[in-house]
Amino acid sequence: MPGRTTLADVAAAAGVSVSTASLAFSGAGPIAATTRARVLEAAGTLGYRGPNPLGRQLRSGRAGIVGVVVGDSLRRSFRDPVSIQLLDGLASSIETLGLGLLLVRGSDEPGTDALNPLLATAAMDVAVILWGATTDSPVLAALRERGVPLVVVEGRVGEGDALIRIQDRKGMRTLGEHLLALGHRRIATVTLPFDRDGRQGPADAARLTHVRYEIARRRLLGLRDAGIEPTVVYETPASLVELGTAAGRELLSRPDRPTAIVAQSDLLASGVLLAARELGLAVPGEVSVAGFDGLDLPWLAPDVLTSVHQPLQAKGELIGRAVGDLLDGTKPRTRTLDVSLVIGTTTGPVPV
Amino acid sequence: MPGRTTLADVAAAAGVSVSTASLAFSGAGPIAATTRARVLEAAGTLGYRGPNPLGRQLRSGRAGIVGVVVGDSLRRSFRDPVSIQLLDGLASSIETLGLGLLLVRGSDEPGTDALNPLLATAAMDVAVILWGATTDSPVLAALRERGVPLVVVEGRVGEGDALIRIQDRKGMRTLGEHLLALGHRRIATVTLPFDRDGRQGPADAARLTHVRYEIARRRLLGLRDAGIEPTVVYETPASLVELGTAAGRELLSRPDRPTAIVAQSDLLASGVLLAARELGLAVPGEVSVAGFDGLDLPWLAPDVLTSVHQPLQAKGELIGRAVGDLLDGTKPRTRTLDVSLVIGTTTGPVPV
DNA sequence: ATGAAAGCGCTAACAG
DNA sequence: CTGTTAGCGCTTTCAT
Repeated sequence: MPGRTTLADVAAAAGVSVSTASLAFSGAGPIAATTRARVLEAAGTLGYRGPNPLGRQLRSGRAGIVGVVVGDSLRRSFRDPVSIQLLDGLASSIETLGLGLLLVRGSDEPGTDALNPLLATAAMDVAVILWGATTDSPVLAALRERGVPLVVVEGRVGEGDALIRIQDRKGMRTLGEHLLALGHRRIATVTLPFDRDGRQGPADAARLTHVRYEIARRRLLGLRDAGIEPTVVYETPASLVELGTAAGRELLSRPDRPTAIVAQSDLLASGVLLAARELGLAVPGEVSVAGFDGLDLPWLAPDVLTSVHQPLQAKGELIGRAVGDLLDGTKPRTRTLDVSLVIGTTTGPVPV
Repeated sequence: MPGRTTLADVAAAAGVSVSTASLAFSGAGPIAATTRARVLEAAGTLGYRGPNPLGRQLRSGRAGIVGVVVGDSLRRSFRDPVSIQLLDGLASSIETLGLGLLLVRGSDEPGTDALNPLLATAAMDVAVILWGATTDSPVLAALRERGVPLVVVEGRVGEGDALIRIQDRKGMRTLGEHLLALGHRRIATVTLPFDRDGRQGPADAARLTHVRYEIARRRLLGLRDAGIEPTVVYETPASLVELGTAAGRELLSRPDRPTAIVAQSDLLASGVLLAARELGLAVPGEVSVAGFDGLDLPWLAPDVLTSVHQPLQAKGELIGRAVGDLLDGTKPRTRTLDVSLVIGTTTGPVPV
């Protein structure tokens, strides 16, 4: 039965007290090299593999774990390269802090509102809500109830939560101005979800007043800031290429075809681009297409998407930093990352 | 300071003993409904959010956590839809067991051999090695050292470890026979990595004796079982579309062009298919292409890849089952899942 | 049905 | 530099 020997056994075997043995392992205190060696040797012969994390955790009051809450289905969450890159950066910064990353799905069963019981029971020192927390999110409520400090990414926060976000409003504005400068006036936009209800299609005025997800809301506002009133706001239920294609097909088959389409993500924009190709429309000759995120999408070759680039790696690291702050007791704050417009081959002057 | 009230406080407030209060929450024992209500009420007024998991964990000796070890970089691991789907199935079955999923990268820094320290220190009741454990893997060694029970997916195991795998050898054999029946004789194959050393290109005889990853080895053997001696064995360092394209370009530009190419994954096969299109070769008119995994790849339309389908969801669930067994003390065993050849539009009779 | 008592394995004061 | 002492918060016999 491995793992059954305890620090007490080792201490006894080495002929020292338990606390001394503890020091031999943690190094957090003065200890004679010889004693230390003796303890380590005793540990070796007894097959002791170092302090049991559970004991340490209870004693220190820390689990050494950061809960990362993603959507209901990992499959859906991680079909998006944006999530993956973010998680990658996050994992490395969490590990740097010596913490573990507990992956938690928000709801128990996809589609249901049943909360994942882990949110209420799993040990975690901090939680990161990775995507689209709305203020009234039950996930947030459950975690707040437990008093778990929160880092929210691209959402809305309460007092005491840390928020990480990018300047997407400004980025969208810059993109909008780019299109205006190219002479475009009939501009449509394909958006990320407004809400969790899975709606797809053009949004009417009523719907436009219910944009609960911050990302979609801010990116829409950015276009308005540039002075653009989209001819159509086409809402999608997720950032997926095929949904972009569906949107593109519909928008580009209309009589009042837009001369430019701005998508709120690169995957959606890619779909729009594919739809344009499918319909035999020249890009950017007949229609310009732009996205958001700045993904590397080699399969769009020879096209390179005009896109607002966000620093995903840096974002992941910043989240890690926020986690560290929360653990240190440093006052949580909002950190905003800059974005930059990178012009590719998919936007050009308005057709005459 | 939330979370500071303990069960003892609640018990005191309710005028019962700590043990009774414990029963009120766990329900694991006889307790009068009225007492229970009293305890719960006291908890409510005190703002007690239920038992602290850390205390429970120490007492029960269980962390309630399954460590899932993936490659060094999440970004790389999760660019593969196969990993994602597997992880999704796994997450849901782990949650069903009431356990948390601790995501652990194998090495600390990509490329380095430096082990992630979490492997040695993080609390976990079981570990799942998600991909390609070789017998001498330092990851395995570290976990075994700690006495953490192991579930290995598609690798080689030691005594006492559970192993989950699919019948890929048989699947490949079936695929090989399909191609032979179509008249193909000049068949090349594009493989998954043999080792962690990142090699790319045709493998010579010496290299072929050093296939350390089980997946590549077994899938190669499957072809041999069908009686196929590949004209070229092209090794790739990862399952990525672009690597398949590179392989395809090279294989299809040769004077002794194969009439069929079998890739060990669908992503690689997709790349090969794109390369064929790029070179203006008709598929399957001039070259047949087949893969492995059975992914849904709509962007290959109108083509549908001929592929050996593996039940990824079921695999995830089976891993969950194995985790449960290990925790129950049930003797670990090897579980093998069946696969099935699904013929698409990319394989056809050998050109005359 | 409830309570008292005994730790789970470790660490951190505090003495010595 | 080392040992003593006292818990971290909880669960679980075992009595009552």
